[in-house]
Amino acid sequence: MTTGTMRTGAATGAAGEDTRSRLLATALRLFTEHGAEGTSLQMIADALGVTKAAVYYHFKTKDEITEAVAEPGLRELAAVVEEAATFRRRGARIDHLLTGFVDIVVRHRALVALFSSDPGVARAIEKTLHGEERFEKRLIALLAGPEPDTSTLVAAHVALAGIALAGGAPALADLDDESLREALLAVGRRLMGRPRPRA
Amino acid sequence: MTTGTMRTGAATGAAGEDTRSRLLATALRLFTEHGAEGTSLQMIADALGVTKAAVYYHFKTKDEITEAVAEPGLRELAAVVEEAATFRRRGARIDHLLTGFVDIVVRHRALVALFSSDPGVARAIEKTLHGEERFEKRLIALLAGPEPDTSTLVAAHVALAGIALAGGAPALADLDDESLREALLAVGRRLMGRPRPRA
DNA sequence: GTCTATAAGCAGATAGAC
DNA sequence: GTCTATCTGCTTATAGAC
Repeated sequence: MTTGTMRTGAATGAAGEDTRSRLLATALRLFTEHGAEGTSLQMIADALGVTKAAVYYHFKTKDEITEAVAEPGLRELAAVVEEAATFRRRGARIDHLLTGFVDIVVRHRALVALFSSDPGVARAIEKTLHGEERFEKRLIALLAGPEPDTSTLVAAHVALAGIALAGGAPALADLDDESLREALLAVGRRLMGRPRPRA
Repeated sequence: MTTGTMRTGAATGAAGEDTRSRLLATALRLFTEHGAEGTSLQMIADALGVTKAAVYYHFKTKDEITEAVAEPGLRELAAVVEEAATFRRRGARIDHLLTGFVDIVVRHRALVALFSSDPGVARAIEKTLHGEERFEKRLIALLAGPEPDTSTLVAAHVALAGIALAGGAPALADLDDESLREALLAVGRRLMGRPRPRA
């Protein structure tokens, strides 16, 4: 209430929220095209049709933009890892992990590939997750199990990196979500030695 | 001969060649740590213990450094693709492709992961390969075959990206070449539906 | 919420001494 | 082959008008 600067009545700045969302979507696209360090605030501002100063109204630093871009996928990933850790049987744990991971990859496409392979993004989100250990390590550990042999460990690495990058691959961008999800889950299960689900 | 500036007698500037090699090795390390765009000439110079101007004596531009870093792996990759394309039977083609690709990944470790995922490197080498089509496309095409179904296409993408990134993963850096090679080849074959070679 | 204007610093790159 | 010194342009970031 008070004497705010709202102009649309109910919501707290619909135009502002929209600009922020557009900004994050634009930043994600540019990050995947040029890398996080290869993307300047000027490029983001130009793509949005605003000035750099307008961008700074929404985010105090460039790192803050990088964190905000990564945050949704990161949170969902954390939730899947936590859930998977509660399963006692190794098979069920792998199944839950693969299903959840593939689902996140498919819904966010380029995002997971981005923070699997972009050092700039990795550095920015490390500050966000200062307390909590690296996700990748936990994912690998849950997927490969305790004291894994070499081939299982390597398979887990190939599965995670491969699924993340394939999900964001431009050549597969035309695939609809359901087809991509099924295919990625199938290769993940094959890699980790899980039986195929029946049709 | 003439009145050159050689000081070591036989070779054409041993110290210079050594600096050039050290420069490329240092650049590769920094590129994988910070990304190509995230690595400045100042960082490279500092790591070498020389000034930026000394770096410019060896390479005219930063792009030239990027290309020179990628070149050895790129050439070997091109050779493997050409060889694989000569096989008539699809199984033999896949076998040759996987064996050759894994071998390059293992011997260069971080390199293949770098130009699989770094947009800065990808852009720089596109200028080098202006005539020849994108490697990745040809690799995928040879691996998945003509008119592949969705699951085969996705499997090929996961295999290439996964093998490249797993090969450069810090967590697997301690594995000796032979163990890594065997494990990567095994997962690649499993993904592409090839039978296991007998022990 | 977006603008203009500007500061301070670092980027890639070059000239010329040694 | 490496150095010092320098240039230009772009980077992140801030101050203050509208």
